[in-house]
Amino acid sequence: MSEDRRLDVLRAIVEDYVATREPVGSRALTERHALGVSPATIRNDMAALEDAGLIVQPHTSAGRVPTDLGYRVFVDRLSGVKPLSAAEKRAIGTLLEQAVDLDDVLDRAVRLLAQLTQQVAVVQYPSLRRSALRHVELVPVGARHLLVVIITTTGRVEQRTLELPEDLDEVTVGRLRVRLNVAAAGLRLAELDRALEGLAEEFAGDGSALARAVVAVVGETLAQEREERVVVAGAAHLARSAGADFPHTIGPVLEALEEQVVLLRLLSEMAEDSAGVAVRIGRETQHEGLAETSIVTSGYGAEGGVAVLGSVGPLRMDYPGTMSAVRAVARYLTRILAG
Amino acid sequence: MSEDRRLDVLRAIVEDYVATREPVGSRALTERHALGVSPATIRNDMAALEDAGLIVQPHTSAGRVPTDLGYRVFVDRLSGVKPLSAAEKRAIGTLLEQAVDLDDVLDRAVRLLAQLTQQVAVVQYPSLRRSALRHVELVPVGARHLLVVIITTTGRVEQRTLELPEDLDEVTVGRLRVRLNVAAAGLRLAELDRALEGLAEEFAGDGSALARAVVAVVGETLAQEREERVVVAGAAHLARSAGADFPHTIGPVLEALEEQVVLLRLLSEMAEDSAGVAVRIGRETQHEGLAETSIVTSGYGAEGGVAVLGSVGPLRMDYPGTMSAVRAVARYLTRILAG
DNA sequence: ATTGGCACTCGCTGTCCGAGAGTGCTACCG
DNA sequence: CGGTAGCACTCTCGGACAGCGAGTGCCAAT
Repeated sequence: MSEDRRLDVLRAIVEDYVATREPVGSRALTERHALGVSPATIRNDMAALEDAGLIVQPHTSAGRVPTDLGYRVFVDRLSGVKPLSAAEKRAIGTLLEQAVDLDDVLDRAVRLLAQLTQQVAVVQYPSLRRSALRHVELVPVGARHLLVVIITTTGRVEQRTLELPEDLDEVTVGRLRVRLNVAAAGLRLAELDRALEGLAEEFAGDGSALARAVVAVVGETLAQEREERVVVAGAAHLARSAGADFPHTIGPVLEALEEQVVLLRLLSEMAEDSAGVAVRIGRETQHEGLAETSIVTSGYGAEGGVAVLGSVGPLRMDYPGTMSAVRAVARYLTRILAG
Repeated sequence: MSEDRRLDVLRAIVEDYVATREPVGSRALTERHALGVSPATIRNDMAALEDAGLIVQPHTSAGRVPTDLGYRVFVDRLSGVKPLSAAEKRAIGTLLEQAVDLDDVLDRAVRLLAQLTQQVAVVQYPSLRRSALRHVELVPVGARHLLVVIITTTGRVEQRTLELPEDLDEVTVGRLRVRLNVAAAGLRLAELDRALEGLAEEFAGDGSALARAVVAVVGETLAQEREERVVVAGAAHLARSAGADFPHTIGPVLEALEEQVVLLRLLSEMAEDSAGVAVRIGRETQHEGLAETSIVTSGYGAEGGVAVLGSVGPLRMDYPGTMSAVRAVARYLTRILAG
């Protein structure tokens, strides 16, 4: 029994099932794919594939359906890449270039990806941890409030309001602003802590308290996990495949997508899986609500890995198409952010 | 035939239908509500209500179900207010007070409202148009880029990057910063255009071009409709009532909720409907995708109307409960933002 | 190793029927 | 004249049942 043909059969099953959404039988396979053998032979191969845990029958005497493992093998060994058309590529480029700021770029990117894949798209904000500091601005607001604005090289702007015990001294604020920027400009946030360590001591009296407070708030900001936000688009696409692809309801899926913590964990795990495009299939997501979905991600951003973006869809998704769309959007996004 | 009792019957029908999700018949009504008359009498009243277009039967010989109009009458004339418990109120207050900045407040508020109503919550960002300017900060970034940060009294921070034809002159930037803030601080954005009109002429040569560019970018920023963002939470709650409350799929609803433009139009229309809590029922939303939903909104923010927040749910929703939750969150949010 | 044949399993669809809920109508009562 | 009781009628829903068709596994033959 030819090992090669058996994999061909698996590929054919996955492709047909993705296309038709119906369990595929031996006869249908021989008709739609030029395998050069009879249905009976296919049946033997199918039995072997089933023993290997790559396909199952939903019930006796129905066709076969790929298992999570089946999709895994398909993705790892069988799927080619489906290149985007030149027109699509051009559309991606021009759409993203029109963005006016970081929020806008990511918003456009996530909608675009949702549109391309006809699935739910997610885009993580470039991580504070890995990006470098460009500028810290201190803006007095009233006598006792200081707005701290932190600007990163990725164009991200974070803000925190400080409430102070004493009235502000404009001169000290000015000195602190200069001093901070000299000490910290261009540093990645991980290196920042050390650079700012002794800074507070340079200021006398009132200034010292102020400096300490500001340094603390910068530190807190970069330490806060919640700042790693994710934007989501295309949830409506889930509804289309609701009855068919999701046994019960899409509720758990929507819940998981709204729970930033879950998404962030998953995305950062996947960032480590692979340098290029990573795929998690079904239970590989390690999350109950996403057990019936697959997710395709890619890192993007300067120096190849500042953040992650991806597309979430049913187990039965067009993997090659999704993978190429994700990769394309990630590349364009990287280019835009670098420019 | 007593008009009063007829309305009592309508109220009973709405309440039972909301509770049970099943068409309600004359017998069930007499059993669950002390109406003091027999089922036969109820039937006569029901016939009258049906003639008036307030209720319908899904099919001959099923119970009655309220129409959009029926809900409308219920909301306008029959529903009391269901006050929140003291514990709930306290929870709202403390949750919102822990927020660190505007984004965080709104994020917490929208999740909270979704939680309280078990529906989809939407919160509009305070509108730039109606809020006042607190500060404009100019931050040179490299030799030819200027980051313009616009801070409003609502705590919102907008950013724009300007690309300049010539190298920056630090001194001019400093003067412009001071001049801008003197001219514009405390003004609502609508009044801003006039105040900044002649400002560019005060600067000579290079400075004039720079000033013009900055003024232009401030103007553009406030003119851009897209800045009126909406955050949404609780989409998963839709899935729960999917099969039951929405005839086909929840797809169109999700689409409408993702389409900022649609939501914004609706929210701003509703802001004008009423000073307090406004309700749109079914087709009153004037949007096909939301034809099977109702939305309850309230304005919030300083000076009673800076922005709008609300809750979207099935036609068959708990109107009194939703209305009080929306009102409560709006009030607390107003208080937090003022402080 | 492959194939054709064959008996078998099982889900799906359509039909039929009885039960139950609810109505509208009409005649009757205070 | 409003309220009530009784009654015949309608229509949905659920279960039972049968026939169909797709698909399988196995076996003997090539």
